[in-house]
Amino acid sequence: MGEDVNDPQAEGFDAAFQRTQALLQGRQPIFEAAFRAEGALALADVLLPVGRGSKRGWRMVEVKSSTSVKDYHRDDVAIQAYVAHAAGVPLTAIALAHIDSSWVYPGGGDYQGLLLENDLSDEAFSRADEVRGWIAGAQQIVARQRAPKVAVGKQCGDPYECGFLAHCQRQLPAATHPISWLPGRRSNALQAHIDAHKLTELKEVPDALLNDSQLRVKKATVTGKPYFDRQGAAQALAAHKLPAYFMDFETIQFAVPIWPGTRPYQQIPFQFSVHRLTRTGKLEQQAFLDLSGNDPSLAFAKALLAACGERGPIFVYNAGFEKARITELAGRFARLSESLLALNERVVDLLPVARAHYYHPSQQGSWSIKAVLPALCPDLRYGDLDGVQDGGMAMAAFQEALSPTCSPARKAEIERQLLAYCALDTYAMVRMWAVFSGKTLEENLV
DNA sequence: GGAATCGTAGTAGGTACACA
DNA sequence: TGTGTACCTACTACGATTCC
Repeated sequence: MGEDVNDPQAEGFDAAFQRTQALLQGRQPIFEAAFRAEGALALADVLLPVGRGSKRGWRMVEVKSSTSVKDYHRDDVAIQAYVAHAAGVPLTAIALAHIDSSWVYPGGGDYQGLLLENDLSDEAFSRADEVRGWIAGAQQIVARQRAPKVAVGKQCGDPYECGFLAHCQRQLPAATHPISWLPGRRSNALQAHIDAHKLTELKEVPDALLNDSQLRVKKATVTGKPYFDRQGAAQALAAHKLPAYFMDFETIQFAVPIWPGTRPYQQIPFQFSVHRLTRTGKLEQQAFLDLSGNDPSLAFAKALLAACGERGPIFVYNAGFEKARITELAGRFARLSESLLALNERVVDLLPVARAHYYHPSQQGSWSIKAVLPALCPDLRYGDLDGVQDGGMAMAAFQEALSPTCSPARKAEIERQLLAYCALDTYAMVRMWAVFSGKTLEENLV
């Protein structure tokens, strides 16, 4: 067993430094060790004792929840190594451990193989001068008591959002229709023009530099008039006859898998909603939600097959997501594989139809269903939902419901919120289908 | 005829955006 | 935090054209 310095932010940095110094006299692994030197501080995830006698030292391991080594991890490790060295810690090696997303949890609490270690000792130790420069630069800024003159840009949010971003953005004039609403990638020529002329407003961008969808966004935004190619949308959907199904999944993912046979960050479906629209215009809904805490995958797959029937298009929004989940379920459950893959053959994506044939200025450059729905069906609002209002909140609510500390009353509340959210997603697709198809849901649709 | 240039097509890699 | 798809760019290969 190792020694834990405790959460340094909770116990106070001074106490953490002192406890780290005391633990460094021993030979037990140390977690959350804290160092300071030359006006900088560092917190090491794990310190492991290595060597004997005069060769005694410590090996540092930084543990990251990502699935690969990122450049900013390398910078992080270089800083940790520098501060630890400067603080007098005899560091012999430093490694970065990250999650292996191809590893499958065998169960029984056996997590051997979850983490992959990369030795970055040579690289980290060779960057001492660079790190010294970073620290000196930061200290100069603090000493001057004046913010550096750096334009707001990509570096402000990548890899993490800067704590001063809101402050810096307040200094900029607010655009009425910002260029950031342009969808997709900007060509080099477009970006060069924007930079050269310091453009902020969409209306200032020359049409000739925009692709089709960017041009559509600009025109709708500047004129305030929605774009709707009714004929094109109806044509795109005409081939898909009723009865039709409208399907949406909610999934959960764990960096550290809890169910045997699953991988880190694997999207595991725990809930679906399916609306069925018959030829006579009758609308029915079926739902599945498993809050038992057991792996919901098999029950989910069986219930989905029962809900989707044998024939008829299955409309989804952004089909890649649901189809990938179905393919994964087919891979896990051989007996259901053929039936599940047959569902994928019936899937029809509404996202490309929306992208190609509809745009409302309120979408602000996005065709996410959360952006399209308020424009297309103003009476349907995700904001009116109680609690869960998007996929991320659904995931968090599901995790809360699985927690042993979640009360039965709270679990029931979460269940109600999840069912309402997922049902709205599929009902939204029904309404979207009706608008694009030029149908009214009250009519006999035969 | 050979070299240089241009346009097109295919491919690989990176990025943005959709979903959770 | 992940994955999948679409789009853009850069690169390469190839054929057609132009020039010497």
